[in-house]
Amino acid sequence: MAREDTRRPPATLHDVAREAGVSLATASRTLNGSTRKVNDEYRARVLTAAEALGYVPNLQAQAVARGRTTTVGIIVADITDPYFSQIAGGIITATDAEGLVATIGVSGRDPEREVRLVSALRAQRPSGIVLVGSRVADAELTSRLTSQLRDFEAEGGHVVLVSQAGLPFDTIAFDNIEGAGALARRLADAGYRRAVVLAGPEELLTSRERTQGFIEGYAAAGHPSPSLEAVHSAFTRDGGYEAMGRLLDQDGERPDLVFAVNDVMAVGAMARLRDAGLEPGRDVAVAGFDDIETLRDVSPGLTTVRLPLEQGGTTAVELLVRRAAAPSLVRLPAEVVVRASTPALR
Amino acid sequence: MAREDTRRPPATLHDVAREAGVSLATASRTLNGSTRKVNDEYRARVLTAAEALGYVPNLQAQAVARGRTTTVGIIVADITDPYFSQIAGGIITATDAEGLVATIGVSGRDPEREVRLVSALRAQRPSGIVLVGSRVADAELTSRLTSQLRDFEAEGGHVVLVSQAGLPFDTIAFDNIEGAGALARRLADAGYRRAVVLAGPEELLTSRERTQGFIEGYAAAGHPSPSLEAVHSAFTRDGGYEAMGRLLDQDGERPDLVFAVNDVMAVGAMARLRDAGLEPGRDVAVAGFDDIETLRDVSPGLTTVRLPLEQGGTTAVELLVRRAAAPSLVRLPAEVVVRASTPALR
DNA sequence: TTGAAAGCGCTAACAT
DNA sequence: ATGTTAGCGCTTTCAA
Repeated sequence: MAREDTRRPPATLHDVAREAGVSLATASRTLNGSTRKVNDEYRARVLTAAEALGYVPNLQAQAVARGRTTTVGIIVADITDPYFSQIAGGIITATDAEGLVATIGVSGRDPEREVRLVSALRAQRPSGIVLVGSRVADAELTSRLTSQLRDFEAEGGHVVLVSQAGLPFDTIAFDNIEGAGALARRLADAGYRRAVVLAGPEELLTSRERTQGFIEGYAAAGHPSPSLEAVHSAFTRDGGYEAMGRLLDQDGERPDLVFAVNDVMAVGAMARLRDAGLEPGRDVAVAGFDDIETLRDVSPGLTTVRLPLEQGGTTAVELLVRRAAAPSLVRLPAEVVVRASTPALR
Repeated sequence: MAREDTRRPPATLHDVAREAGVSLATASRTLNGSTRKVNDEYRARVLTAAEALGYVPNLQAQAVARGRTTTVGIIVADITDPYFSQIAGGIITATDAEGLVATIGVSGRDPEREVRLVSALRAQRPSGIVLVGSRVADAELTSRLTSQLRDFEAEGGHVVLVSQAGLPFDTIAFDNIEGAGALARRLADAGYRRAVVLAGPEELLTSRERTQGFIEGYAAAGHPSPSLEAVHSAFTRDGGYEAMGRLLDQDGERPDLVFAVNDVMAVGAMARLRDAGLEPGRDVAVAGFDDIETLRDVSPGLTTVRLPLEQGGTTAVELLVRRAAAPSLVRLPAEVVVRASTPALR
């Protein structure tokens, strides 16, 4: 009810203690102390005083005094990309269910920047860092990143990766290879024989896994495709659009199926097809990966591989809180979802 | 290059000073102090020592000592919703361009929870809080929120709202009324006469503004629509789907145009139309609002009103940093984008 | 149980 | 220009 018209610094524990007529220590103990050992009389007075003064504990000061924080740092490539926002959503929900505060940094898909962000986040002395996003196949970068993260863990921090297995940290990995493989088998069985992969960036491990899984799946279905090409581009909508364009410009037989390594790219590819006067799903089948929620209503419905994105986020926080002794690896399953963009050919 | 195999606490300024053979103050000054006034000789030694020890300043300690933080708190309703993720993207980009750290909380569209989040964020003593999302028409809630925010400002914090004007804080407001009005005029001119508004939640001010603007626009175009109904539902994809369903179940003449107060709802409505065997854009025209990037490739292309979402985020941070004396209001313009989902009828 | 006091890592007067 | 030192808000021994 009170209106503060004057600029007054926040109430401190000290203020509360004075107002309640107890010592600093007692105030601290009733307001935070784990094992309750404060006289009910005093306890009540402190609580009342805190309420009256609108006391809000200073987390920073607590952190300094305790030597540890309740902060979790998140690093994503692009919060605007639904893949990341869904994972981030899971992380944020889980963190504040745990009473932790989430801090977020965006790397803009720049691995250099990602390394710098880790260092910047470390300044916050978070209890943990969750790094979301595909690793790249670059030994030097990986080593710099790993070294930053190891330093952080040596200081008592905890690192969880949501990406590929392989680095010596707790990791949540989606079943990219298996998912893409299962998708390929389904589509091969549906009669598609001239498939092309819109493979994303060459160095990105996620791209590679999905591409590889798809090609292997085709082979496993008894249709090894010597002609199965992989066209590289950015991992974005524009990347899909542009790669599809290059594909259409090529001579030779038109593919009957285009597998984009993520949904956003698939949508870009569909747009490009339409710009060329072709109807996705009829003239060329299209499939994606991720099953992004926002894209579930595109028409024709996009065949894709569903990933439990949000669950990946919450699981990451679980690992963070659990702090297992040895780096653990959690694999999250992928599930093929066939929709109208890849009608059966027979 | 060094591998930390042993758990060793992070290097402190003290460690660096000792290693460099200088005083704490000198180390502090070279590593942080604004006006440089340190001997190059010493400076170099400190820098070397810091590098060697892998020193990362402790922001929390700095904050306590300085009495202010470099943290900005963000509160959004749902990071998974592209509307919010785009604004959040703008905020995060801008904050770390300013060397600030962004902390994020998600309210899940629950105004109660939003108030609690403000209080929780305050514990971090951020230099500012950015609250993203529509206000609701509920005096009691608004008053509790306002009171929390006023307390925060009384303590020296800075609040920026990205939503409706009206509260006594710096505000970024999108031109909802004008945008919806312009859209209505365009569509009235295109020949649509039986429009219905999928209006979202009744209490949400954003819904109200867009609905009101649309209705006024129709009237301004010389087609006051006594029959212009507003169907309420959730502000989500499912809300749009469900509201569209109710509309189809009604007796009477089918509308020739459905205006959903946001793109996500519009997509839901389109899905519902298709489930009913109707083709959006041909049997019933559909328009949305926001021009969400991820949805720009839906087919038929969704007519909508473009909002500079990301710019809203960056502008919010500008206001935060500038800290104008009086609460300022920045209006961001909306722009009608006509696409294939609302073909001209004549 | 309670309180006094010594830190936590860092900054910012204040001397030198 | 450099160093000493008293805090910042809080926690946590250690006595009482």
